[in-house]
Amino acid sequence: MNIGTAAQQSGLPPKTIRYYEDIGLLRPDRADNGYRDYSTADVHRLRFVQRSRSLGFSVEECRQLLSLYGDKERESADVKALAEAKLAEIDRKLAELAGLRDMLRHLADHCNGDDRPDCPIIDGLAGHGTVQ
Amino acid sequence: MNIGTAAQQSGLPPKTIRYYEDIGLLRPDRADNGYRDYSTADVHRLRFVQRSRSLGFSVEECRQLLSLYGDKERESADVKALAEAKLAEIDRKLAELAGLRDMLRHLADHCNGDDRPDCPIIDGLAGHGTVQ
DNA sequence: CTTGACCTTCCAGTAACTGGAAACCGTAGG
DNA sequence: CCTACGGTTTCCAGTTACTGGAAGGTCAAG
Repeated sequence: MNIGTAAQQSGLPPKTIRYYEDIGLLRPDRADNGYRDYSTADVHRLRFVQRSRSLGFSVEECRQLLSLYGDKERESADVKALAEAKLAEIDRKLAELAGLRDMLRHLADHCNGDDRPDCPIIDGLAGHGTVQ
Repeated sequence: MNIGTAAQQSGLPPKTIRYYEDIGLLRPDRADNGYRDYSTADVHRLRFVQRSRSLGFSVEECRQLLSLYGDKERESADVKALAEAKLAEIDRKLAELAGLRDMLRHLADHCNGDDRPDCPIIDGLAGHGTVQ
């Protein structure tokens, strides 16, 4: 399929898809006329990258994770370790996102002009302590 | 407190905190010696931005969301509408993140060299159809 | 009173796009 | 067959969001 179709199906603009090819994230076929020709597997990869990027993973992380996704050396120990590490990071992100949702929900529902910026409930939701 | 302390407590590097001031996301006090002086409320904002950024929200989205967080006009209808819209987006992100986790879990656990790149289970987890 | 860790500004570089120009491809209408 | 137009190509420049490094000021400890 052409880049426009791949763009629609992956949720990424054509420009971005070409950019991902430039940096070697993806190697689509070329048709005789020079047009890029994407397989459904390519679209799955693109969609995967779109998701991961929108959730705060870097392109380099995506590149590593793509090696899990359709690579023969998928069973190697370090690739599995990478997956486990990313799973832990995803769980952290899930918790942070849930916290953000609770905080926003609270602000939208209950903080209509009454509470201070340092309202204790918001303080709790905002999270404390040292990070990283 | 100085920028180093604010950095530790927010999880952001000092460079990034200065950058956020450059683009007007934050207006810390200045001590007599010219050093930036951060309040705990400033740190809460920074931590909020750190979280939101790491979860895929843009700086502009953070700027808007910060207006919820400690602003007098918090009760205005459009600000509340913004919060609701962001809540919907967060729920979408939560679902995507959960999907990503399931997919990675599956790859790490069951796809050790046996399954095709277009393994039907992965296909299902990767998500299909048009986005945006 | 010097040393080292911190802070300041400024300027340059990087990552990840994004927009626009100029030209080629491909189909549908006249 | 010609033309229009929508999609595609490459290339180059601009933007967003940092990030690194230089040159110098501040401050508490020894």
